Amino acid sequence: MSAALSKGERTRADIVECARRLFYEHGYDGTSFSAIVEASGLVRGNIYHYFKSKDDILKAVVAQHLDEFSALLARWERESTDPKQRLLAFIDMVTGRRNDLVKYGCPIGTLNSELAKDRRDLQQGARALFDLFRTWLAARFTEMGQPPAAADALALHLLGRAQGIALIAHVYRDAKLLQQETAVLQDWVKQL
Amino acid sequence: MSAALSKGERTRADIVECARRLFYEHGYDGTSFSAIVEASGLVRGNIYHYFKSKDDILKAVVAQHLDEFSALLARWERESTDPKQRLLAFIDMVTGRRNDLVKYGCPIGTLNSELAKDRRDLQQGARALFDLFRTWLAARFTEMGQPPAAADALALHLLGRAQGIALIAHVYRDAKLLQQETAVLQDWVKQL
DNA sequence: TACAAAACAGGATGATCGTCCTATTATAAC
DNA sequence: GTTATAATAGGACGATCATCCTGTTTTGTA
Repeated sequence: MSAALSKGERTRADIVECARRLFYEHGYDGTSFSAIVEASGLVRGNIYHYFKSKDDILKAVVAQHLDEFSALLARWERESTDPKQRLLAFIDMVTGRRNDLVKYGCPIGTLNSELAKDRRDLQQGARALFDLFRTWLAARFTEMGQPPAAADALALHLLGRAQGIALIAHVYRDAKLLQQETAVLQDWVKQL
Repeated sequence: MSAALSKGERTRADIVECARRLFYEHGYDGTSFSAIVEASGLVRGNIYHYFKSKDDILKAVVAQHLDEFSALLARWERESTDPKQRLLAFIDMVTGRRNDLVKYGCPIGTLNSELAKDRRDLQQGARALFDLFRTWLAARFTEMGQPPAAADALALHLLGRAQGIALIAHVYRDAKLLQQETAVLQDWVKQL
């Protein structure tokens, strides 16, 4: 087991977790610093002891997302050696998270979409979340015998399909639509 | 020719056009009332003479979008009677607007995505833009002999694919990716 | 030319934003 | 127990936000 967290480290993690949830549910701009203060139960000064700005909190949130999704990808690689099964595990994540996806959209897609308009500095960091999946998916297509360029194209295709599904389901707040479209995507993977 | 606009009607249209551009480029929340004031060259009081709130301006912007896209759909119906050709006209719109799509994302998708998180009241109105395309696309699939439910599913599928492509291209700011993926989508339509 | 309505003008207002500041208290090493 | 550092505390600050308010000017019509 890894070393226990000190009190400060725990507080820091609490702040990041609160912010992660708020940013996801209300967006980055839609979450005020005061909202983080209230949700965390801490006081303004204390939060600024751990982070020098709200932007800085977002960077920590993105880093946490990267950690968690990396762990997820590693798990999918452990659970199966068949590239197709691994791709299906990716789609299973979408269906498994359907309730949150319908309510708040894709955490990666909506974050990048928001930041891409006016916060390109922050979006550059958030794009790493896309790159993580893009690279991993491409590796699966490579396992299936695709040359590098085609593997990357297929990875982006699958990523785009998933994003489109999440967006439509979010806009219409409809889990049935999400199920319906992920089924189509599963068929696409199976017949590759 | 339609009746000329009165001075007031022209001013009102100017405000809507300024706001439309700003909302698209910077998002709704990212556009301050002051920004609309400066871009339009008018003064605060005058804008409030035409619209009772910023939300009200957005509603007018959505209405203008509805008008323009309706006209576009009508044009595609005039330009071809073949349902496949009409669907391809839809995809051609995506490639034709690639520069703006890469810079600012899809005007319909990014607007709905932003509003869906915390402004569901406004998003309900903006969703009409999705419905417009959804209905029109479904009518094309109906023309191709699909029963109503399947036609609607195919329409949403195509809409979702287009949204996914726009999102990926926007996040990566890459027009090449957009071209590459629209080509795949064109092939899908052609082999229907 | 008189007059009512529309259009234009721009400062005032209170709320909220992210950030900063100086204290006070808790912790840990010596 | 002394001391330095980390953690907690919370009000102050200036900027910006959307909206409101009371005027003045222009326009259209009789």
